[in-house]
Amino acid sequence: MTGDARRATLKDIANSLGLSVNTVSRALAGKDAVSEETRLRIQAEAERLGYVPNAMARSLVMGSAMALGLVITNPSNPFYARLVSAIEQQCRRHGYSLVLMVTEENVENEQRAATALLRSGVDGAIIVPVQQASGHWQRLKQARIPIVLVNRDLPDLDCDFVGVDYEGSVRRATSELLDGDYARVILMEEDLLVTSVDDRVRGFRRALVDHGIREETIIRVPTRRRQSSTLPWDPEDAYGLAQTLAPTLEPRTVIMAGSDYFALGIYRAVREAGRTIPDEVAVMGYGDHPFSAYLHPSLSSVQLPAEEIGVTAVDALLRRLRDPDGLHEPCKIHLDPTIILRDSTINQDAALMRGDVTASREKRS
Amino acid sequence: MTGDARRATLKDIANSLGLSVNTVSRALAGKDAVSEETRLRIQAEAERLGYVPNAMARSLVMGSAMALGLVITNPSNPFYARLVSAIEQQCRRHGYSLVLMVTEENVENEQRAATALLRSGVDGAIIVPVQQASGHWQRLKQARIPIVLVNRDLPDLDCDFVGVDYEGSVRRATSELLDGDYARVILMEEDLLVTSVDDRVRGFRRALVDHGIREETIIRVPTRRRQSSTLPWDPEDAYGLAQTLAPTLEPRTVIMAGSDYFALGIYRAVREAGRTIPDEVAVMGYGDHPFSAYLHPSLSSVQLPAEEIGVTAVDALLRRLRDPDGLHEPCKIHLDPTIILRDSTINQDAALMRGDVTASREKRS
DNA sequence: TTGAAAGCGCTAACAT
DNA sequence: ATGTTAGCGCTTTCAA
Repeated sequence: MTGDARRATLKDIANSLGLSVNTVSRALAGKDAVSEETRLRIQAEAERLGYVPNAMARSLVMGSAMALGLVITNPSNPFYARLVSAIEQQCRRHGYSLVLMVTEENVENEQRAATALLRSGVDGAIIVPVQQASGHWQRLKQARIPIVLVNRDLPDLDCDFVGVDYEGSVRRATSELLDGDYARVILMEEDLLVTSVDDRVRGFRRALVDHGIREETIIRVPTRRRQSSTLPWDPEDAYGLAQTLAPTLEPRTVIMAGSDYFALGIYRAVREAGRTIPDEVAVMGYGDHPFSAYLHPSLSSVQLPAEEIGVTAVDALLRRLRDPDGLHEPCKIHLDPTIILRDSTINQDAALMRGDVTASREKRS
Repeated sequence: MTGDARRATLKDIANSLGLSVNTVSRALAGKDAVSEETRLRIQAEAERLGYVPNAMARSLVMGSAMALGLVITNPSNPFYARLVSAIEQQCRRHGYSLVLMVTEENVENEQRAATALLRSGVDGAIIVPVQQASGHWQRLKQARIPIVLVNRDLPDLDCDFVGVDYEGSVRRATSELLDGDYARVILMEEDLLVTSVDDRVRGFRRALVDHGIREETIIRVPTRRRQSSTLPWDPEDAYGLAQTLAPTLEPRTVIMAGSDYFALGIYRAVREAGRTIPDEVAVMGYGDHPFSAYLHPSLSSVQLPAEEIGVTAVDALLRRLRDPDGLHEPCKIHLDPTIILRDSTINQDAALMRGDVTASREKRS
């Protein structure tokens, strides 16, 4: 209550009541072997002194910090932002606190994060890895700190993984684009060497094969590592690249974008090239960011279950913590994204000619 | 190196080398009073055993966890996402780790966060408070844990604050809208009881007074506390409210939006009402989200220096930690946002009539 | 230059 | 039902 300098400890309560530290500890921990009367006195005194247990001391003796680490490349990416939120929420539900580390797509930062994680004594870690290098993560494994990878897998490091079916989702999304009339097919993707991007590119190619198409155009958008991570997801680069496509943005072009942000840049370039979406150019996004439904025309996109991924990752980690010797194989979980069809992929003529609807279309209330 | 179960400790190194724990500790801490030869032997052995210091044990004795707490309402809000990123980065630069807590605009979560912060032993906290209630934060103050409030101030709790000049920025932004021709002026704002929103509303009103306008329309957009925090910033509610305005969305309406997301909803409603932006309805956003420059028409908005706010907040906190007895007044820092004028506020006729340009217009490269 | 001892705040055996 | 002792891993006096 009073503005004391030092925090009250068990010893303070014990001294003040003429009891032993041990009794106080057990009373406040809700264990039996404490008379009801004593417990009440202790609780009252704890209250009076504004006692708050010291988690560090507790962790030290218990061997568990009741904390998880989250290593993420960039919280400004809306998908990761939702992931962070979901993960924090699920940690909270289970009484764990969350230590956040941001790598900014930088391997050195990631190495430092691994060391920091090790020192900090977190019970486990959820990681969106930067790239294939996994040496630093091995150290965590050796220290028996369970890891769950999210969104990007590391084949070298064999541990649990939670993500979505990148390949399948892009394959299906591309197929939606190819369902109409088209003359030219383009994929615009990140230039990162990570499994999620690889899988998406593979899905795109499989869709082309499915449709008997031989020509592919794949444009790589450089991920902006140069800048602070606080602003890297910007449509600008995609816009620039889309502009260079202007001459080829002839009618009946379809573009599969690896991110809704890319689609944003594409929208502008298409508009400035005097083409219209979706009649002349059809566009499919990826990620279904909150703004996408409100663009004009509204953007079709692949909706990722960010919350479910986060919750699943935490649960997988907690399972490992409960059963550390479960020598099971690492489990790889691929959730299923939903393709949201909106106006950017409707090809009126084609739809009329086909006279059908191939997937559920978002309702407007 | 080997897949040992237990982590190596100072004692392990000491035993293995026939030295005392103390000597090992000092050697690795880089203190003098250790012969160069011993130090090298110790370092080699530490390396060999894969020794990593235990931060919890260290914190316990040092009385500092070298960790800061960040309590935020919702990381999915792009502004807060950038803030989180900037704060984590600045913590990292100074060797602090970051414990993240999400309150989802919920006071009970916030109270729990305060307790968790207290137990966790963080050295200080950066907080975006949910509402005026500040009792739980008082406990942190009493425990001598410095607090820096960000974006929303708590007048009751007097401690450092970092934010922007909400009132002035909206006043200026509204003035930009009123610089052209107009018949009706609308403000669409969050319905939260927080200082930042209050200040913005005040700024709006002052702009009206500046221009001799007596009628004001202020529409409150409910913040979606009902849902998970992972998806609350959604243009939907703003869209719904903007739709109800449709009959009054006559030409020469200007709308000041409290968020770019609101503007997104407004865009759609205006479009569906058959009006055009900016000629018939001018719109100004707030926050300058990454998508805003790419909307059609591009959205004028108030750009908030999220990175600078984050860095400033961490620095303010570290200053308090360095000088705990600096009994100075709490410092209130209000950074200056930049108003970015784009196409949603150009009133061609008015501009021609005035024949001038009132603020720097974004360049297109 | 090195070691022994004490203690940070807590929990867990093992007494009593 | 309560107290005593020991120890988590580390740093910091104080001796040697």
